[in-house]
This record gives sequence, structure tokens and C-alpha cells, in this order.
Amino acid sequence: MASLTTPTSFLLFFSPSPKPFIKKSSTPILCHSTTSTSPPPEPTSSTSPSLSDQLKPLSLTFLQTPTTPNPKPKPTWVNPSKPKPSVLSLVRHKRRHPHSSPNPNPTPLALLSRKLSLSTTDAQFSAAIALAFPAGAPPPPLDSSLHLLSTLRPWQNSLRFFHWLKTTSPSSDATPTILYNVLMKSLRSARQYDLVESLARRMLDENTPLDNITYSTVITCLKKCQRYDDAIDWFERMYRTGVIPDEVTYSAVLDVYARLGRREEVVGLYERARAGGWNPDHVALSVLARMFGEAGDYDGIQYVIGEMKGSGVKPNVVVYNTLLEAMGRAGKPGLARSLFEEMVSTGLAPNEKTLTALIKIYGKARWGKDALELWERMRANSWPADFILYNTLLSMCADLGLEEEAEKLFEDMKMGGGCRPDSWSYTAMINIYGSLGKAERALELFEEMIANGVEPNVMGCTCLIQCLAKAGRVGDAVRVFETSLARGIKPDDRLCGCLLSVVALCEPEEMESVLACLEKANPRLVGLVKMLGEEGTSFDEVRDEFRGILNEANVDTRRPFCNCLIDICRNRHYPSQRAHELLYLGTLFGLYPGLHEKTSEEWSLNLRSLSVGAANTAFEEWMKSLSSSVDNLELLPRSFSVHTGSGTHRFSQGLPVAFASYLKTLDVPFRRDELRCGSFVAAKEDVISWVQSRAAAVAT
DNA sequence: GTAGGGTTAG
Repeated sequence: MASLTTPTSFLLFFSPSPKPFIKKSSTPILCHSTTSTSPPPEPTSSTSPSLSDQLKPLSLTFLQTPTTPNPKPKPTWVNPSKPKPSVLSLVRHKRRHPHSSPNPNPTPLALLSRKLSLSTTDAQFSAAIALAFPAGAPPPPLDSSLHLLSTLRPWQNSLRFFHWLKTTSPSSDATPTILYNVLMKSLRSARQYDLVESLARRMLDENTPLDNITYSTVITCLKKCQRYDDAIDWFERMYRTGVIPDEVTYSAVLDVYARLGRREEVVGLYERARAGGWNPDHVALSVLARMFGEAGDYDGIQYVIGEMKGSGVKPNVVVYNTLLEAMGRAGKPGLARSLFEEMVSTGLAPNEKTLTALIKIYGKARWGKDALELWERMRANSWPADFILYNTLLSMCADLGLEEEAEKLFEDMKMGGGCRPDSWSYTAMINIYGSLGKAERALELFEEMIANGVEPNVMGCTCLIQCLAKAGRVGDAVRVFETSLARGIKPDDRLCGCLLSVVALCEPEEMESVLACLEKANPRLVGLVKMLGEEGTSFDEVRDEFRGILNEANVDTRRPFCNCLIDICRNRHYPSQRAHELLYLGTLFGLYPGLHEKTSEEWSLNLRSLSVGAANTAFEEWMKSLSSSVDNLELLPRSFSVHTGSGTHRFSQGLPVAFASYLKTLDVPFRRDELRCGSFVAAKEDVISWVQSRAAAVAT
């Protein structure tokens, strides 16, 4: 890549299509397209064709819907020697029923299980088992073995029992599949996922048949540790070895593809199974709904609802919860509300998750009134609440600035039974007081939290530091940071961004103490801050180091980092070109999409996502480019506008006010737009005469 | 807890 020469003006608003210098390789993709918001293309299949690729031609055959009704449909599968290929078996595995009848009293077997569970070493276990099953005595019957395998604790004892069983039974006897399956389930609940997979490999090695239960257990284990590709390998192995998945295994795999974001393949597999005569159940529909919700795909959600109605499945509470969540993600709060009313009217009782999903949706939509009404209705109907629901309500109050309601809820939690405030609850309260500028109350809550033995989390610590610094209490903010670090909080990128903003806004004599905090969290950022302050640092050095830091940072914190660094450069009187260099790089890296727009009617500058310093810097660049346009006699629009937003958002740093006062110092023709809140406008004639008068001033 | 799949938080 050719090195970019240090430009005197960064041509921010001219460069036709800036090529980002971001490494092209893997995960940290910093170069978003600035024009398109469409998701990245689906990953293409690798070396061997995937299962769904192989199934595609068949799927097309099945999915053909004749445009004209065919009076005599020709059966597709006429040759009985060639059975209709099916991707899934419509028959579920029969559940095995133990021979013994249920007994309310602890059986000898249950007592034995307890005794064996006391073992903590191989030797102890061997001794205990030798007592229960003396040499020469018959081995335990299958039912007893199954009971022991699934009830022994901890999982090591299940494994020891399994090994003992294998050594005691004659080697000619194959180990029944069910023993493996039950052991696997036990290991899965102990989160020993790798062990489950190695047991499945052992079954393959010793030719113990794997059935649908084995496969679905292995697949869900791999799913739980995000080894999705391995899960798909096992699924494909089923077909290779002639085991046709049933609906349980099939929906587990649909979920695997869904979590990989391979939506087209999920739909392909789903429709393929539908074409084979399968009627989806609640689980499959939930998987689809979750997937479309995750993607914010409203059409997909409608498809699921259509499938539900079409196949006659009456949604249960889980399906409703998933659909509600999906509606929320797709940004349809009104539809979520009607779906909820539909659910209640069918007589289904909402549970904690239903209500949590709704409160989240109402909060995001800023429907405080609806959220509070729902809360009243919950109490009136005695609908269930848990601490997640309480915390969601508190967070909603924090987002909407509902101080009194939050305090009432928080008191409820302290008084009530099972829902004691935890670090999330305290964080929400600190967030409320912090965003209302009540630094003292926020600090009191932090101290109360620690006094009550609730460990602070990184979010609460960030909120508190932010609010203390805003109140000018930088020393307290530094102390909170030190305390939190000492209590084992691991600073994340958000906290670093928060510290960086304190570096920008604190008094000069406080800067070193804040940088010392940041040094412990992200020394590289401190290095960059120092580099920026030095006269001798070249543009290329800034670019490379800044890019390196951004590539390491969480995507959501990249723009805040850039904003804060620009503020630091301006507030600390760093070399004057620095702020412009950073804004240029930020734009190049795609951190400020849609910064300016041109229509024939109006050219506009959108400063809404910029900090005060970044906004001023961007405005200066923009005015430079407008001057050039005037000088070059370009076709100009009737008006020019700058948008700062109304400043009512909770995180707003008062940009409209700051920008208005900055405008006054500049003597530029922009004036507040009386019609559009947070906008500033100038007419073409005023801009032209301003440019000409400046040129005249320079000439004299 | 006596074989397998889906839903909850900045």
C-alpha cells in the first residue's frame, strides 16, 4: 500500500471512494461500506459441498408449485425400488420405560447411588463398588445401571461406573447404545462436552451403533461450545452411515445452521423436510423465529407465523416468547404488543421471559407508559416475576430516566423474597442517578452495593466514573477505578472509552492521574495519546498506530475512541493538524458513515454521532470544501445545513449548545433553523459572500 | 435427574 502523504487539507468531502488501509484478513473488519447497510454476503461453501448444497436439486423438485392446477398430479416417486428420499424420519424414537414401578421411598438403588456419589478418587469408587457388587455376583441389570449412570454425582463417578461396567461385562457383549446415551447426558449436564464427543468416537471405533439420541446429544454438546462446524460434521456423518435424523436431531441441526447465520440453508433444510411430509413442531418453529429475529428479518418472522398457522401448530408460550423477542429485534413494537394481546386472549399465561421481552421492547421504543402499565397489569394478575425481569424493568427506567419508578422497584426488590438486588440492579440505579447528574447518590449506591456484598461489575463502574467525571469529581472517579480494579474488575473497551473521555474533559493538572488509570487498562491508547501530542510524530505513524488500536477494539467503541482522541487533541492544544488527521482517518475507516450528503436542493453535514471536538473539526473541514466549491464555480444548492441532533438523548454531551456557541466564535453565515430542532442553515448567497469576503481579507 | 431439540439482561 502506497504511503499517504500528509495532506494539508484532508479532502474529507471530496475523496470519491476512499480505500481503507485496514488489513483485509480475518475478523476485525474495520472497513464497512459507507453506502450500503446490507449484511455481508453469506459465507460460501468450502471444499466439499455442504449437505444442503447436495440436497438443493431435490429441494427444487419438491418445491415446484405448478402455476396452473394439475388435474392429475403425477406421483414423483413411482418406482418402489427407489423409495422417496427423505431428509428426516417422521418416526420418533420410542422412549424406553423402566421395568420398576415408581417408588416414593428411597429405593436401595437410590441409596447406593448416594453412597457411590461420595467417592472422590478412583480407589474410593472401586472400594465402594466392590462392596455393592462383590466379585462373582451378577452384574447389575440394565435398568439399575441406567439409573446409576444418570444419578451419580459428580460426573467423574458416572464415568467410573461406566468403565467398571465395561470391564465387568464379557468382552463379547457389545455395550448397549443406551448406556452411552445416558452417560453422555450426564456428562453434558456437567458441561464435559469434549468428553461426550470422544465417547461418540469410541462408539464408532468399537462399532457400537449410534442412534438419533446419540447424535442429537453430541450435536447439542458441540453447539453449547460453539463448535458449529463440528456439529455439522456429525450430522453429515449420520447420513453417510445410514442413520436418518428424526425431528429432534433435525431441529437441533437447524439451530446449528441458524447460529452460524446460514439462514438460506436453514430454510432449504426446513422446506426440504416439509416437502417430505413433516409437520413442524414448537421447537422447530422457535428455532426459525429466533434466527429471523436475530437477523431483524421481519419477512422471515411473518414466514414463521404463516408456517405456524399453515401447519396447525398452536403456539405455546416458548414460541410466543421467541416471536415477541424477534418482533422486538425487527423493530416492530406495535406488532409485538398485538401478538402479546393475542397470546393472552388465547388463555396462555405469560411467564417471566414473555414479560422481560415485552419490557425490553417497550423500553427500546421509549414507550414508558406502556411499560409501566404492563407492570401494573403484572401485579394485578400476579404474573410471575424473577430478578431478570426486575433488572430489565430497572434498566428500562434508567434508559427513560424514570427515577421514582426505579426507586420503587428497587425498594420492592430489597423487601421482597427471591429477587434481591444484584450487580445488574445496582448498575441500573447508578446509571439512573448518573444520567440525571446526581453523582453523590450514584456514589452512595456504589458504596451500598459493596457494603451489601454485591460485587460491582464493569458496567456499573463505567457509569459511575462517567458521572463523577462529569460532575468534576475526577479524583473520586480515579479512586472508583482503583477500587474496582482491586476488586477484580477487568476493564473493557467501553471503560477505556470512558477514561479517554475523562482525559479529554478533565482539568490539565488531573490528566496524568487519569492517564495512569488508562495505562493499566489499555497502555497502547496512552501511547497514542502521547504520540499525538508530540510535534515530531508523522501522519503515517499516527495512521498505523490508530489503525492497530481500532483493529483490536470492539466495533461499538471505535467511533467513541476516535471522538475522544479528537477532543483530546483540541482541548489539550496538541499540534493543530492532529484533530483533522484523526477525523480524516476515522472517515477513511468508516467510523462516520453519512457524514455529509448532497442533493440538488441542499448540502448537509450530519454531526449527530460526533463529539463536540470532532463536530467542530468536521465543520471546519466542510467550510474549507465549501470555499473550494465556490472558488471552482460549482453548481451550488439553494441552502446548506448542519445537523447536531436535538441533544435530548441521554448520552448527548450537549452538542447543539456547544456547536451554537462555537459558530458564534467563527463569524460564519449559519443560523439556527427555527423549523428543525438541532439544525443550522445558511443560504447560498450568504455562503458565497462569506467566501468572497474571506478571500478579500486574505488578499489585503 | 430413569436416553435427545427451542425462549430471559447494558
